Amino acid sequence: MKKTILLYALALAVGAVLLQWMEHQYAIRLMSTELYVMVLAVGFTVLGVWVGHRLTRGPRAADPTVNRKALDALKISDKEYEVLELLAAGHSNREMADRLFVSPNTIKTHLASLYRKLEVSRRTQAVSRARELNLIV
Amino acid sequence: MKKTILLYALALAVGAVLLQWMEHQYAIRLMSTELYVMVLAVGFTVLGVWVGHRLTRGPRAADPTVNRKALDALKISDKEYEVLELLAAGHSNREMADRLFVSPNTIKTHLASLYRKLEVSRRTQAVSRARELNLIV
DNA sequence: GCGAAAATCATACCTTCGGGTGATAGGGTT
DNA sequence: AACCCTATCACCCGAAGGTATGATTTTCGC
Repeated sequence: MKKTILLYALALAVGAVLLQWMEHQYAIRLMSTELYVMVLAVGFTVLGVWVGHRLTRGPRAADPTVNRKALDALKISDKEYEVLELLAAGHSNREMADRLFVSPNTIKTHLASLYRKLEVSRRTQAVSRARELNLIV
Repeated sequence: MKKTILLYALALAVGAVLLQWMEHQYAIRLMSTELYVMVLAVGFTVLGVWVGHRLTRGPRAADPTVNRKALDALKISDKEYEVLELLAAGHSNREMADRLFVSPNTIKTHLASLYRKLEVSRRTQAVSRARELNLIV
C-alpha cells in the first residue's frame, strides 16, 4: 500500500513538473498552442482511461447471496479473488503478473493457495469449481 | 451499429466546435489559460473514462439461444464440442482421452482445432471465449 | 506494539500444454 | 475415381503451469 501511495505521489510530482515546464515553454513561445493542447489531451485521456478502469471494475456481484458467504467460508483473500477473476478470463500467469504489477512467482503462490482452498489441482478445474460455487459470474 | 457511428460523429462534431469556440474565446482574451486547461483536462478525462469503459468491458451476448448457430458458423465438429465441454469442466488431456477412449494425442489435435476456430491459444481462453459466445453453459 | 494472516518473491524440479509436422483411414460429395 | 473433411495417432521441442520450500515484508486486529 505504501508503495502504491509512493507511486501515486511520484507520478503526480512528475506530472506537475511537466505541466509547469510546459507552461514555461509555452510562455516563451517555444511551443505551439496545438502541441500544448495535444499533450494535455493525450495525458488526460490516459488518466481518464486509467480512472475509468479503476471505477468500472468495481463491485459487480450479480448474486451477492452465495458469493460472499462461500468466499468467506473458503477464506479466499482479496488478492486471491482478483487472481481468480483473471484466471477465469483466460489470462496466463505472465499476463496476470503484469496486470497486477507483481512477479509471476507471486501469481503462482496465489494460485497454489486457491487450488488448495478449492481442492483442485489445475486452473481449468479452479474456474469450473469457482463457477459451481457461484464465486464468479 | 449505424446509430453508434452516428452518435460518435455527432459527439466528435460537438467536441470540435467546442474546441474551436474555446480557441476563439481564448484568442480574444476572454478566458484565462487556467480555465482553458481545466476545461480541456476535464473534457479529455471524461473522454478517457468513456473510451476506457468501452475498451475494458467484455463482449456479452445475452441471448442463450445462439448456441447452435455460432457452433455452425465456427464449423466446430461434434467431437470438438465434446472435448470443449470436458475442457470447460476442468479435465486434463489425459482424463479427456480416457473418457473418450482415444489417445491424448487425439485430444491435442482436437484442442488445436478448437483453438484455431476460437482464435485463442490456451485452454482457459478457450473456455472463456466459448462462454462469451454461449457455446457452453 | 505484538502476533497472525496476507502478500511478496525466489529457486528448483517436474508435469502438462501448445505448436509444428506428418501419416493413415473412413465418409461423403461431385 | 478424385477430393475434402473428420478422426485418429505419433514424435519432437519449447513454453507454461504446478509443487515444494523458504524467506521477507505489509497489513490488520487486539
